[in-house]
Amino acid sequence: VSAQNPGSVAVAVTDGIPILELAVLCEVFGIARRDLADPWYEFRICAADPGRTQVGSGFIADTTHDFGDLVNADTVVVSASANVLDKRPAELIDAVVEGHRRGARIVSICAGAFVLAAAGLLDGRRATTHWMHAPLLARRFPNVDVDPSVLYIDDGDILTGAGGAAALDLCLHVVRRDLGPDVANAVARRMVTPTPRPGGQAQDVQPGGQAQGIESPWPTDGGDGLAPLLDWMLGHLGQPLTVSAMARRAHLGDRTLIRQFQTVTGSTPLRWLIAQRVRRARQLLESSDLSVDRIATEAGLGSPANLRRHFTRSVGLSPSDYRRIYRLRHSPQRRGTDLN
DNA sequence: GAGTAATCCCGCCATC
DNA sequence: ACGATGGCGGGATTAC
Repeated sequence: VSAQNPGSVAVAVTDGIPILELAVLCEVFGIARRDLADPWYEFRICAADPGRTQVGSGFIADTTHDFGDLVNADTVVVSASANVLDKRPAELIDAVVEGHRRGARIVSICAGAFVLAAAGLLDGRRATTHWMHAPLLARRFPNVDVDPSVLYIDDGDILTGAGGAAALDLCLHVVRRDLGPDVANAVARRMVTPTPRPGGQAQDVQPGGQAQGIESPWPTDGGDGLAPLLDWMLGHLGQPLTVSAMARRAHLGDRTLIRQFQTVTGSTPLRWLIAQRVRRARQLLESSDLSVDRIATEAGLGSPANLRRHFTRSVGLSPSDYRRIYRLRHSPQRRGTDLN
């Protein structure tokens, strides 16, 4: 049980705020999981006018907290609202500015980035939003370095996330930062979601696969000179790969490769590599009968002990447990059985 | 789980 | 002046 105090998280509710992102916030921060970390977050939902606020999908939020409680928080979260693209509540912008001035960490989800941008907090920074809104954000706020190709961006005191399910990845990232990976993974497991995805993962790309989104608003041709290297790495996970070897293959210096990795994947070479190796190991555990020992070699993790270390840290289960549970769940006789 | 050697990777900075 | 590059130092992380 972690003893670090994660402080308070305040969410601004506005007319028409989408309930998925709101629900994710409530689930991750609003449920006091004191068996995992004590104290847990102090969570509050804040409205410009306390009382009833019409949120999305016909639901109504009823809260006693106003924006005064918002600016006092350690972490301030802003999501989308009904017409945030066109008109953004001035009092919300003011509250965000004030919160940031007081040292709060500011988090935006989906079109909430428009509020942060309007508050001037994103000037000169890298930020992301839902890919559908990214071109508009970039056009309206030219000083913001909009990157629509990632799930979220952690810029220290300001974090921006894409919409939808990526909100979960962002929230779990925040938990990881505040309370450590073990707590974040435990929360993910309780929510029965797969391992949290790193922020650098593309909004419309499966690692190792092809881009699927034909509606993707950003050019797939431009810029990403690292793609061939990443593909090659995915094809050679089993062999030892050092940063220098990768850099040579990409005709770059070590330092430059690390920087490129940062901008393209949001991760670093080794972290990305380990994540892919664990992914590969998981596939092999699911689809083959290879021994754990063999899978460790095959996935490039070397020794079984090393596989276990990385696998447990990112998946939350040991490799053998993972295989056992996966098999139970997918065995024909027991289809549909719940194994929580 | 601790101890080690190796490697990573990020700030700093001269250079292109 | 400006942005990208990449060598260096060394605390952080990884491998065994």
